[in-house]
Amino acid sequence: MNTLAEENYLKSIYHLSVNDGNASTNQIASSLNTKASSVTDMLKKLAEKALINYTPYQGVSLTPSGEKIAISIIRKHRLWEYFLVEKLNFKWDQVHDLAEEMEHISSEELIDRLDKFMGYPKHDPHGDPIPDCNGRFNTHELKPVSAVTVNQSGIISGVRDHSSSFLQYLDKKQLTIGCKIMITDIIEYDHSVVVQTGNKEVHISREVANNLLIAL
Amino acid sequence: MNTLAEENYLKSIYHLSVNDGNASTNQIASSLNTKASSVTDMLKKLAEKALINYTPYQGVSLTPSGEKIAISIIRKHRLWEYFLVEKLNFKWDQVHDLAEEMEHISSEELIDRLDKFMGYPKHDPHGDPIPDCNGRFNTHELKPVSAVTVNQSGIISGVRDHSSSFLQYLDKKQLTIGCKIMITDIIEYDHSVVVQTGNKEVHISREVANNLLIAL
DNA sequence: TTATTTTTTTAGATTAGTCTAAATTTTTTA
DNA sequence: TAAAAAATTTAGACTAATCTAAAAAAATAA
Repeated sequence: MNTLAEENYLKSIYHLSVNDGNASTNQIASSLNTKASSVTDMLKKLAEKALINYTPYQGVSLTPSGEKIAISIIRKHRLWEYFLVEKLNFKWDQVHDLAEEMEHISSEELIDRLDKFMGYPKHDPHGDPIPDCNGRFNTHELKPVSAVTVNQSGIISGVRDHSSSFLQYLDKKQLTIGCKIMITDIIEYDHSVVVQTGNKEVHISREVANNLLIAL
Repeated sequence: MNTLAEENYLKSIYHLSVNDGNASTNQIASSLNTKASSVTDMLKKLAEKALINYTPYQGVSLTPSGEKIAISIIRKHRLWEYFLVEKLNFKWDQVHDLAEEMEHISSEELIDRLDKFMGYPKHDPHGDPIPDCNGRFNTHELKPVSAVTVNQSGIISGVRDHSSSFLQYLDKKQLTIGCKIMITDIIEYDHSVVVQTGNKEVHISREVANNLLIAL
């Protein structure tokens, strides 16, 4: 199997290349809190193992086998997060770091049984889709609140920022996964957004609107 | 915190010194499948951190802080074993290696919540006592079947050998934790033992009798 | 109680992953 | 398109954990 460091690199490359299909050395370094030179060393090693496509100076992408490993780690991460929240009553802002550790427990049988035990959940506590045991995602089209027009409504279904402080802020404003909201106004001056949730109106900044995802 | 290797050494030293209060370099090496020279290196490091008492050539014992760490790892190991058997329906002979990995998940809060989730179990699937969150064991007096006299009866409550092959053998003979048994005969020639379990008589070797523990 | 065997430690090397500093390549900008 | 800036790689070093082989200490046996 792969080392912990290798798994973290693969996961980071996966997340970074979801958008443009490619991750740069510096992006990886900053996402893993390490130095570019360390990244270069590891990229050579992963390329050697045929887990990434690497041409010096050109950034990297995952090969099918690299992607398979990355997705399996993401599956573990999200299932453990679900477990921690649903079974052990952690709050959604407390589980990320714990799951970072738990995602490296290697057994696939364990994770498949955990999946079954919890009734095959489709989304983790932050709304991120949980891939099934074949690595397939149930992708739903989500939009940031900042990209929605006035008078549209939808269900809060995900976040882009997973930091505790953001999640705690959402808790305080009662903007949590599953809430139905309606965009009632967009302030042109600073792109902040006014949303209706239940009986209240909440005013959120552009940044928050950008990191809050809804299903229309 | 401590590295994975350090934790494994502390756990090994704990188990080895339960009997004679002391563990030798070679004992540790063989229990961790490593070489004596590697052990010496690590012992110096652990002594440096004041987790063990180490005098060259004289073997080692845990300091109170070393013991605290060892017990916390054992607590995690046994609680995860319980989880795997009771919640994920693994068999008792399948969980040891998985728990070896899971015992290194660092969060104490996680393990305390897991403990609560499962209703504070007192024994793991092999009958070993689970220390509470303060590191206290519920020690029960157990005897190997080989040390019991004819006509005595008791409840199977533990095993000394945790190997899959031994546990599978016990399953086949229906000699599992919680079974009431009675020793009906001891064969002088080879010290094998005949036990009554339910409606059946089972004949077990001296070695099996040695590794099977009962509460009288 | 000396010689032999066993156990343990030391010395020196290796691997994985990381680092800093310097060199190189690519990108940007003027 | 040449110079400057940014990104990336290389070179060389470090740490943790391990190894083999040799040396030293302790235990055992003659």
